[in-house]
Amino acid sequence: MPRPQSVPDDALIFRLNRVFRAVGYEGASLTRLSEAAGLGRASLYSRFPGGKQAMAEAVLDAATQWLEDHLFQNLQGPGDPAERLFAVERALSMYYQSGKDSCLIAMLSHPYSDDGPFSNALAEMTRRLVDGFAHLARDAGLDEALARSRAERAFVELQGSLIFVRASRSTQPFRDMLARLRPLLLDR
Amino acid sequence: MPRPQSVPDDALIFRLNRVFRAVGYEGASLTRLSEAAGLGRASLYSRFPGGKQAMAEAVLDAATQWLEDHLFQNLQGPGDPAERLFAVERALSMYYQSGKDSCLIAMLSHPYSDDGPFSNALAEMTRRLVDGFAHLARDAGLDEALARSRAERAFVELQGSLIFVRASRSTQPFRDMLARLRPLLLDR
DNA sequence: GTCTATACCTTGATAGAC
DNA sequence: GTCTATCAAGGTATAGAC
Repeated sequence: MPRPQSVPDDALIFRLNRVFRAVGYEGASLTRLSEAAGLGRASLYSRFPGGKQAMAEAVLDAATQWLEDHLFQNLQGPGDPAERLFAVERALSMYYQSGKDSCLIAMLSHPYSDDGPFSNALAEMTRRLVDGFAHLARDAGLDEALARSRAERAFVELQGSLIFVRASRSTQPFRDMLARLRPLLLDR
Repeated sequence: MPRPQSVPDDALIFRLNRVFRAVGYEGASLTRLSEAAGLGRASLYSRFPGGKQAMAEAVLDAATQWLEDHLFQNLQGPGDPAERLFAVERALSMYYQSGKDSCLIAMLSHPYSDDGPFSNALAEMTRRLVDGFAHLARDAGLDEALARSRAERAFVELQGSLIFVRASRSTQPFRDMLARLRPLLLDR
């Protein structure tokens, strides 16, 4: 019987996730990751032979799965769009801790026309998020073009409000953004 | 007669500015800064005895001054609000290189409730930007509360569109944002 | 699977020649 | 003012005991 993991995979990835979202890829030193994980640096390499990049990839995969389970489910229905949006608002509020936690997309993205190891995964996450918003807007009765435009604005407002929260050190902008989401995605 | 600077102060700060905006504070290694500056690492310390932090502060000061000269001038008038907004759009488009360049506020800001050496400067920059937008909106005839709300949305849209550009590797979101600025800040 | 210890490289920063 | 050379500290990553 092999020795059991002192920190289960999902808990481990969740703890690493917090570090990457807080300080980004370059700011996430192995020491920081190790301390947050409650594991020695070497133990992290045992769990992730691919090193720091593999940790970030695992975190990205888990985040994608989380979005799948908690967000896309509601964005894509079935059910009443207004009620689904309510669930979406709760999921966003939980995922971003009312705006206190940053977004992986923003923290791991690279400069324009200089793609890093996560560019594809981040572009894909972004696309799916926007598609999800558009799906909800269409279900609320908006035509294709308008739904798409509103969905992109929803994504922009989400990301922008998170920057605003960090810069102003108040979570009010995030709550304001949430309040704007409803008319944005449901009203014609 | 002392030896002249091989790179003038303003050119130097501009080159450092590009690095900080592209990769953030942690990503901006002395080697990268040195290469971008066209100066040896040691030479940078001769110009900035305070080291990397002093370089970032100088970059922030210069950016504040640039906003003062090119943006706030137009946001705060005098003149026709619609024409002033036109100049603002051009200034934003130039400063952010149509969205290809990131914002110092986003790249240097720290996690919520964890303030770094630039928190105050960034919060101040943010406040002035929002105040500037609000000033323009008021001049366009919006009442105080509405102007403030629209100004905050303008800031959010600006920041969010820059994230969207990075994540999607297209500058379209930035152009869309610029197009939305006019009704946002001028229309009742 | 986790740890201690360590190798090796890059980092930010300094000293001194020119 | 700029450079080469160098330093201590921190970075990522690995080896090997338990």
